[in-house]
Amino acid sequence: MYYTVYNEIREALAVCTGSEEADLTDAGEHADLASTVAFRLAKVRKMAPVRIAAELAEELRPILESRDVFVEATGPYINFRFGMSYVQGAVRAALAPGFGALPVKTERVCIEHTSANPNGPLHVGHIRNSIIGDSLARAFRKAGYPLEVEYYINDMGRQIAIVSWGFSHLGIDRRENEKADHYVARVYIAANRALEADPSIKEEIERRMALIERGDPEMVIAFRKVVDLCVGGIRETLARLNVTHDRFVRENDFVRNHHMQGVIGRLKLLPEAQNDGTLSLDLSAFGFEKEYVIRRSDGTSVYAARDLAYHEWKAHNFDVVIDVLGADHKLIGAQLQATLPLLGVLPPEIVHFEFVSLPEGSMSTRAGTFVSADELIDEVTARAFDEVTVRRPELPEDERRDIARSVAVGAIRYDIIRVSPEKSTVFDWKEALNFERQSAPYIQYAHARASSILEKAGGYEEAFSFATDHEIRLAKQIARFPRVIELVVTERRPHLLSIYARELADLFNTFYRYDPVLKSEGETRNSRLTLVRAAQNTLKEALETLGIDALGSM
RNA sequence: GGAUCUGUGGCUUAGCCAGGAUAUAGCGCCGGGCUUCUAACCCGGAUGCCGAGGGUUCGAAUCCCUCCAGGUCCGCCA
Repeated sequence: MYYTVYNEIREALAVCTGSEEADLTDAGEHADLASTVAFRLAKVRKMAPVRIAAELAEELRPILESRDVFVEATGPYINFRFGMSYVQGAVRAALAPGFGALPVKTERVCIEHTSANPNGPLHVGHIRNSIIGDSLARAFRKAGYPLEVEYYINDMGRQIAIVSWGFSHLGIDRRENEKADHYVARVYIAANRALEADPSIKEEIERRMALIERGDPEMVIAFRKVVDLCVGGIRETLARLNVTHDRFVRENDFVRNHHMQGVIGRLKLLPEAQNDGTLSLDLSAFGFEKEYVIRRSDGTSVYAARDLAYHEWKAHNFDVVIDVLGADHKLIGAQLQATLPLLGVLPPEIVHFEFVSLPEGSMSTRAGTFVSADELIDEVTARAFDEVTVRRPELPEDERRDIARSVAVGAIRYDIIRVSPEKSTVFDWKEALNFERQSAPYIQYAHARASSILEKAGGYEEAFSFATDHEIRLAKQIARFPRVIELVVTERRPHLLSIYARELADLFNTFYRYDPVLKSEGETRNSRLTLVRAAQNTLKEALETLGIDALGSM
């Protein structure tokens, strides 16, 4: 809908100016679209922009009015306002189930996200990764791409050697009702303290790393036990957040099936290779000061080697490979992107996000200084339950619990996704527990209001007579939804969708306040109900693409 | 020291990559609105040298340069 009109205007401008540059821009309050082409033509035509705009508007008017687009020059700007057929078409399209879905694509896409080390529970920093990744994945699915979402389990690194050592030497028992990943973190923290107190343990850790790399059966079982325990807990947390993965890939597999050894063999042959005890790559030609280490002098591989193998495998299976990574991985990510093409392999695109810290400093699993995702979900859910109980005391407890759960997960996801990924943030309990405007509950509430109206309305006939400003502005915002999905996917910026959904809720709430639906009559009532249905459906689709439940009542 | 991201009213934040019309919204503050479709709501008001300085341009929050402040990274960890 939007594109059809956009292209009609672009073509009309091209005809009138003789240039493909339409200089189309958002017009804000002035109109639906504007062109600043008069500024550019001022030089060529040696005329004042205001006069050029006026003349062009005259030329464009007859062409575009037949397409139901109104043209007006305001100073040097040429403004375009979309007519009623656009508004009606938008509402009609938005009634369809799955509104916003784009045509099916054939490019296979792989998104890797979260991939936190299995040495403890997810904390509020990790879930920024999960929520950006999961929202992006949902948008890709909606945009019609065949997609696989992967979690890469670092199951053979030093930190796993440390935890597994802790499990076999420290005799720490699991507490009653202790979640597996929290138990693993407790052992990991204790093992690190032991390691600090007695540096001789370091040799034992290194022995374990050598053994796991050789595939020593006992060590494989020991590592696997710890990793599976922890990943089980992490998966529970992800499920609570509506985050899903299609596949969990184990780093160790690339060693055991010799894929990594093959990659190392080819890396050695590169002119960038430096094989002097350690195997590393000199990437100075690409602007990297530090060498990229692949294999230690004791012959064991470092993370980079396994990661290269994993990415070669992904490039083999997918056309587009996207990794969601924290800012701390910027350097290693850039080295990976520089190295893969040397092997003739498609490098991944990396979506980076900046750090989440606590007011008292950065989070560390090893130091035990973190707010776990589980703790956050529990607190926010408890707070949401209190809120629902105050607002809806008549509802049975089960129902209030369900609503609280959806509100809490929505609030957490929205609070994280609404901030641009390139901004570092400081976790704030007060903000996390706020359910007012610019929050998921605000958007969920708009959806619940729409649902409530439709439930009370009974039968009605679809109608498309819109007259008030509030109706038209709401319909025009609805019309933008498919375009927003496309922007999210092409720019890999899911936070654009969070802004869109909030603005949609704003416009619905204003419409709700000024234009009575159930109390209106005849054609107006039918049209408003149709608009409410379109808004409800669009809110639902937008919320679900953000991984937030669209509640019928709250 | 080098690399990189960020700096927008008291606080949080959109816009920046693809430069244009009075810079977006929320929290907080001041004032108003529930006998009316769910007030997790709506309406109005005050609050901005868009970090500083230069440059490019008819036009800069947006592009370029310098500087200042903060985050992150610079390991034979992951």
